[in-house]
Amino acid sequence: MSIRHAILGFLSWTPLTGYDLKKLFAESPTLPWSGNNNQIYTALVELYDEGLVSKEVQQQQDRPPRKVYSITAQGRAALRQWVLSTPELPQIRNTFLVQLAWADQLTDGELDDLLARYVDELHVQRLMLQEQRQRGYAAPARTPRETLLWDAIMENRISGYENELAWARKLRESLAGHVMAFLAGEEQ
Amino acid sequence: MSIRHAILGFLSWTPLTGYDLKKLFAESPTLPWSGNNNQIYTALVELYDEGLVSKEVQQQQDRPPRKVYSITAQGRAALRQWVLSTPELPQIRNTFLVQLAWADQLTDGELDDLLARYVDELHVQRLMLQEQRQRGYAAPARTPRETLLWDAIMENRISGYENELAWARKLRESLAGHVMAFLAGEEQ
DNA sequence: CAAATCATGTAATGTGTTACATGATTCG
DNA sequence: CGAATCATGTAACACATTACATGATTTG
Repeated sequence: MSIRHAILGFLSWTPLTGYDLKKLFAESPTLPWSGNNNQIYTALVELYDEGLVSKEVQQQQDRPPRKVYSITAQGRAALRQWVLSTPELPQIRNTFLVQLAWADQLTDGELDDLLARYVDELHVQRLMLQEQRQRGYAAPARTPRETLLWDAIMENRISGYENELAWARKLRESLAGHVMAFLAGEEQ
Repeated sequence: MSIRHAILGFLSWTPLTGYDLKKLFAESPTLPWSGNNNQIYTALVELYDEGLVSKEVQQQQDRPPRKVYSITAQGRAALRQWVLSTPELPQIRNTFLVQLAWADQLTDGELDDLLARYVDELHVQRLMLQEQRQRGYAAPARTPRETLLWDAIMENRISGYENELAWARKLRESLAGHVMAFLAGEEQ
C-alpha cells in the first residue's frame, strides 16, 4: 500500500489541492500518515503523470497558483481495484514489547513503574479517540453503509487500545503476584 | 527506538556475530525487523565506534573473519537507560482500515468477501503464533520473571489478533444486518 | 548436483519524517 | 506584533527492504 491510494480515495469524494490533502491527512486520527508536503506533492505529480488524476491550475495574485486535482476514470478504476485487493495483515510496531523483552534487569519497582507509565499513556490515547468519536471527527456520511464503515474503523482503533490496556493491567497484576509469591518463599 | 537497542539486548545475554544476530531477528516472531544484513552490520560498526560493544576478530581459512561482538559496561548502561525510558504508544499500520474507508463503492457481496478474506488471514496468523507459543519459540528462560515477561509478549501478539478477529466478525454481522434491513425496507 | 550454512559486506530503492524556503493576508 | 492560514515546492536525513557480491563446506 501507499499514500497514493488514500489520496485517490479522498479525490474520489471531491477535487482537492495538495494543501487540502495535507490538512486531511494531518487531521485524520485513523490514517497512518503525518501529512507532510514532500510525500503529498510528489505523489500528486506521479498520479498526474500516470493519468490517474487531472489538474486544473488557478492563477492567483501574490500566491502560488492553486492546483486543483480531480480523479479520472482511470483513477477510479485503480482505486476500486486496490480496495478489492487481498488485505494485508496489520503491521504492529510496539516498542514497549522490545523494552519488556530486556526488562528483567530492572527491579520489581522499576518494572511496575514502567508498566504504570504505559497504562497511563494508553489511557490518555483511548480517551482522545473516544472524544473524537463523539464529536463525529469530520465524518463524510454519504450513505448509511459508509457511516457504518467509518464507525467500524474508529471502533477498531479504540478496541485496540482497550485490548492493550487490559493486557497491560493483567501483566501488572501477574508481576505483583509473582513478587508476593517470592516474598512468601523467603519467609519460610 | 531503533534496532540498535535490540542488538544490545541480545548481546546482553551472550557475545554474538552479525550473522548470529541476523538469524535471531529473522526467527523472532515478535521483533519488528526482518534481519537484513545492511542494518545489522552497519549498526554493529556504529555501536563499536561509540564504545557500546567490543569486538574480537577470529581469522579463518577460506572464510571471512568471524567478528564476535560483546556488550561493554557502557553498552549495558545504555541498554538499561533505554529500557527505563518512557514507553511509546504502539504504532499500528493497518492497510485494511484504509481499504475499508473507501469500500462503500463495492457491492454488498464484494465487501463481505473482502472481510471474509481478512478474517481468514487473521485466523491463519493467530494459529501460527499459538503453535509457536506451544513450541516454546526459542525462549531464553533465565529467571522465572523473564519467562513471565516473554510469555506476556507472546500473549500480547495473540490477543491483538484475537481482538482484531472479533472486530472483523462483528463488522461482517453488522453489514449483513444492514443488508437485511435494507431489503425489509424495499418490500414495503 | 542443487541448496543450505557460514560470514562478511555494499548498492539500489522505497517510504517516511522534519526542516528549509517564499511571501501575502488575516486573526488574536 | 506574532502566529496562523493559504499554497507551493525542495533538501537532508532516518529507517528498512531486497538484491548483489564472494566463496568454501556440508547436507539432501
